[in-house]
Amino acid sequence: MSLGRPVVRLKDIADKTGFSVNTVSLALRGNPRIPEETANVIREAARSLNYLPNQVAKSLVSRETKTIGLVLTDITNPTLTKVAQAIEMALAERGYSTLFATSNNDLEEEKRAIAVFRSRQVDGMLIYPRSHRDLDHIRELRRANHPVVLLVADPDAGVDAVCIDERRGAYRAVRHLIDTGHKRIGIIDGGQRLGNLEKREGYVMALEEAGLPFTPALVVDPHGHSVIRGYWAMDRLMSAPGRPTAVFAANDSLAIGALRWTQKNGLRVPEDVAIAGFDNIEFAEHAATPLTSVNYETQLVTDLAVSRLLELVTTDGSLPDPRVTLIDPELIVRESSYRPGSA
Amino acid sequence: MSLGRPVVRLKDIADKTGFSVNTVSLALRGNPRIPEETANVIREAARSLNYLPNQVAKSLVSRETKTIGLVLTDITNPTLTKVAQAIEMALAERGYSTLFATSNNDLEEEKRAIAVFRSRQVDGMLIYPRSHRDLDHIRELRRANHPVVLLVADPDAGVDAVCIDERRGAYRAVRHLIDTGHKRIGIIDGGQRLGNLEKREGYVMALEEAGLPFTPALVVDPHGHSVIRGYWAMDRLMSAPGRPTAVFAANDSLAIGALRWTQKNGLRVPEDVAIAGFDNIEFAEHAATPLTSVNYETQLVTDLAVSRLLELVTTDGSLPDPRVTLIDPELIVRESSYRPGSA
DNA sequence: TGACCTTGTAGGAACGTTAATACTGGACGT
DNA sequence: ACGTCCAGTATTAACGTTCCTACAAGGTCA
Repeated sequence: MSLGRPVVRLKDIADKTGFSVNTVSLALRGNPRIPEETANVIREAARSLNYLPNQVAKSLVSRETKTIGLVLTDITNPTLTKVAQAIEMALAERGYSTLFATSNNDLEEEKRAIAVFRSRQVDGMLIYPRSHRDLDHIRELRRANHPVVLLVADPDAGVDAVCIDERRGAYRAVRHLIDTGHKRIGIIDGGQRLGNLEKREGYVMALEEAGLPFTPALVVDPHGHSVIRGYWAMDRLMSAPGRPTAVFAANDSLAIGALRWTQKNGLRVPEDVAIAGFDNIEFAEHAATPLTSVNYETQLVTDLAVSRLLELVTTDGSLPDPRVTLIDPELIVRESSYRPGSA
Repeated sequence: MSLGRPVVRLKDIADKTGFSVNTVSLALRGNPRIPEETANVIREAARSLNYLPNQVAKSLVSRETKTIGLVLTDITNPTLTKVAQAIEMALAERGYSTLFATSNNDLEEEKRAIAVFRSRQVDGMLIYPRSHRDLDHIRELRRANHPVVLLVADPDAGVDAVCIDERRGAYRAVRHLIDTGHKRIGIIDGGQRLGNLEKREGYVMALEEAGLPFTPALVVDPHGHSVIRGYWAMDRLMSAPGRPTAVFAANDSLAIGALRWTQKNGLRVPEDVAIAGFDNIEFAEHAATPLTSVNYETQLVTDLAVSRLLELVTTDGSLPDPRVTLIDPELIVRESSYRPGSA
């Protein structure tokens, strides 16, 4: 296959100006050894030939690609999306490009994506692991001195990470429900399947602290994270005897699905059931009943993650000890859980 | 900066097995000239050394990077997000990686992103241009024989494109509103600023066809595409004298904002105002009043776009004449515009 | 027997860049 | 006048692959 498009190289500028390739290279990079006059001639020639440096060749010799690999589980999740965008911007600002791959929540695909990135010589990776509990391949990566920062993790992951403290966020939401008088609180959370149990732990923590019993029947796995799955899970929660009077959903899509269920079934929110979500997406505030939700600054997470990663990338020799940064989210209380003057 | 991580090259496998670099390269690529026995020895050595081919070096000689650049305007838009994900998957399936960049709806940033991609020797690009009307830089790209496929375009763009027919989609929505008896129909659309007037054209087309007058006061630019902007625009539409009885919003976020306005102001939907949106996002179906919306298969668009791009990428010599593929979307009618038995 | 293939392997150049080193010719000092 | 230094430029060797060609050893054939 021939590209058919003209490729302008340093050589072409050299031929045109009569200088050597090396002089051209130095001049274009603004090396002080090249006098201003010469540099101008060369820059002018470069411009007229429409020269663009070949990053691939540059990478081969410099051994850095100025590229970061971003592994996401599933970009349909609006939260991950915001994160991806923010990361791309933060990296672009610092002269890095973003390669991205989705693992579809599959461990093998995650490993494949990492291998592709390695083969492409990315300078570092940001990873949303499929699960907190399957990090061996990532720890191995780090052991081989590859800069990696996770965007979800436990404090003891053994790998650098910057992420929001989901346990604490869930705790705050459930604690709030308890504080507003609820005793039977349901949770819609698919953590079990994904090996991410943080939110469930926060839920249990809040219950225990308040001396409330943990009731397995109040825990429903929605088998997904979309609105319909939330609707379905809410139906299960509310159809069984001993209905909860409040429900915490692991994300806002699920919460909106739950909210929708109450609408269809003629229940008032928050009077009949209170609902709280997680992530505080745009639609949360503007839902039929504005949704109480756990909120955090995406940009804060991504900025810290990117800074840390670039810190690792620019480290000489061995990587420093891993550092996990957990960001404490806040709860935004809206009508779905508490209406001034009502219960 | 030294990477500090061991890099295994063909040379290392050669040293270990006693064969030459060339033989190792041929063996690993399964060349038939290398006998099975030799190949096994080499493969075994490669595995034990944990060899991963260096794509950068490979790209330098093969002059292809197996990388596609994707330029998005703004990944916050849930629609673009779905598109990005689908594209990444379609490309990964065919052995291509996706580099991505966001232009933030800024022409200069768009140009910068394209230059970065060129410098990185991407094999082709998929672009959401900031505007349909500013395509000169992209046409120039194509003239230089760079494979490009746009994801938004006019039929006469002069560049390959695969996209949904927004004009037709808008037409369908407005036509439906007219068919259900509405005579004063508002439109919330920020096309003016972005140079994307397709939806507005479809709106006008439907009015003209029905012999209805075009009223400038019924056209509002929301100055954004978020829920709040839709709320704001709806407020403007409904505050002026000569309120519309139906509103078409250029996307579902805006439509949900409009819907929210009706809720807050005690109007019934669709009895007092009918509302229709565009994109049929997940939240449309599950909104307080399920939202009528223009729908299309994201995957169809992306599959066609990716196929076309790879067709261009693998073309020898000059690119074929540009081809624009418009996909006709369908209208999903829900309660927000029509309730069986009501007006 | 020797010309000619075939099979397995090796050697060198190339891809476009940067880094390290080498060469020029003039200015300067003594 | 002669060595020294320096500014400006050129030469060469990398980086890790792949492609093209070379070549030795053995087999086939007349």
